Amino acid sequence: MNTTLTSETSDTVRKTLEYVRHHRLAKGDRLPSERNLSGRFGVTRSSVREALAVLDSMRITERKAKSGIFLRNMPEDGGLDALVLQADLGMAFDAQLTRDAIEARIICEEQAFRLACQRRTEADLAKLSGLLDTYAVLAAAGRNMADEDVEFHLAVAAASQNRILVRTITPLMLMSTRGRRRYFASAELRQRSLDDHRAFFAAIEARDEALVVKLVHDHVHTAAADIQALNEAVGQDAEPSATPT
Amino acid sequence: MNTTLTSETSDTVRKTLEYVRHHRLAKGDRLPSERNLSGRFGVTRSSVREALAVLDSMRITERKAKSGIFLRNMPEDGGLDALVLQADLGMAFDAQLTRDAIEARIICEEQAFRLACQRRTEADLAKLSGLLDTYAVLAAAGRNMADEDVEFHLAVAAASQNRILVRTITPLMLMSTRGRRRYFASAELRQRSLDDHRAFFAAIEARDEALVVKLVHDHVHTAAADIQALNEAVGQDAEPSATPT
DNA sequence: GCCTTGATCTGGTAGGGCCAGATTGGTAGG
DNA sequence: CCTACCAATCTGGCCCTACCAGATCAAGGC
Repeated sequence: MNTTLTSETSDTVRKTLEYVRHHRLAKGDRLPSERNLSGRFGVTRSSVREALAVLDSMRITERKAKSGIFLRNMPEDGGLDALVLQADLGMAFDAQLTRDAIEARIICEEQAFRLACQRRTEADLAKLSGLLDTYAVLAAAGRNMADEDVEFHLAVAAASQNRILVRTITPLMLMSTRGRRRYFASAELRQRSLDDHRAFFAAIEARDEALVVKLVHDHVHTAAADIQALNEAVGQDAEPSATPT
Repeated sequence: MNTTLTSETSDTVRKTLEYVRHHRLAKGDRLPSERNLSGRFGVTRSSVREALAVLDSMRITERKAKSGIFLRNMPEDGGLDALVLQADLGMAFDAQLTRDAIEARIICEEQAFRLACQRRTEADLAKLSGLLDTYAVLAAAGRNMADEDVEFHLAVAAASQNRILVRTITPLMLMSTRGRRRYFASAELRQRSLDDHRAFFAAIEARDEALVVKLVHDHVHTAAADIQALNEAVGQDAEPSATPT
């Protein structure tokens, strides 16, 4: 969903992060040498170096010349893209970081949705309406609507006509993709989500800013709580202490 | 200030983006082949590939296997990191994107500063106070406080105790680094900025949420206007139509 | 003018090699 | 026993060549 690198490079990025997770490496820990990783993953050193260049640019790793590859303190140093990547790989965040993400998302989406009320065009409404239709179909069919959920929220953000806001909200949404996937396994939650989105659409169409702000607040909070409950029920698919750094 | 890649790779990233800017490439345009860039920049194809891996991960370029390297539609596809990188290189954004950035920054900082009022610790206040001191010294000495400005804002964001919010605001601040540099060349603006920051500190210390929200709003708006005026006066150091995509 | 076809170009990947600084383990000296 | 020093080794930074197979494109045949 995310990076569109060559399969090899992105594979190596994944493998490297999986290595980090599996070996429970923490901030400042040293990774195996490039040559070692190369042999370990069955790829050339060139490929490893490309992957490391990406991880470096995301401030996940730091390569000290002639010394080694070290892990950074990701939640602090890394950008949100790094957190999205980690979330994709099933690395768990500590509880506080999860709460922070929810809070940040509410802040950004409240305002984006509010601006969408003011600025939405007919084309925006049509787009949202279309998404809502497929959303309903998928919900009825018992299909997973995680991607469509993200798409809907980003479409609303786009209706705010603020491209920066869209790019700000995107990682905040993608950080919770994994949890969202589990979420939609429940028929009850699928229905609730559909209802919520219909309410969003109605409020935006009616330009009811106060309502939409309240809806965002409630929706994100309850959805987050539901996901949290699911995580605890399933027992978290990621190692608890795998949270990097 | 940003990426901490090996000098070679980050150089090649810069050179590549400079090539894009210089040749006024737009979305969908094709870049020279890896071998060509390699010769052009005087580095190995390996180095070019590392740089391209980074650019790919930022969704600035897209490498189509056995076909070529193409430019993406950055403001849409790329993350905020990509925009920061472009801003660093002096690529101009279109006016709307600039307005969007200001709006997004106000949204995030208003809430971050508000939360800072609620949650700031004594340590946070001490940190801010210290920054304010050096800020005053620099202002008096006529030095450029662009970096310290960013640091102050991020320290306030950190006082919100929300690490995600910090990471969200960071690129929004860094996007305007270049303009900020010019801004602090004026003694009058240095003084105004110092006054603003002192007001921020006082409001946060007093936990005056309403005031701090107002201050953020005014500060960002007027500062942005001043920077805008400077840009127009200087005639923009970036080619007007260099805005990529 | 259209289609086929073959030379050419392109990115993807492998693998080897050299450099110079960082590391480290062992050794000599106190 | 501890310290100081030194050389073998390891590591990241770069460079270079080679091969593959699909994409591209121009020349040639219809």
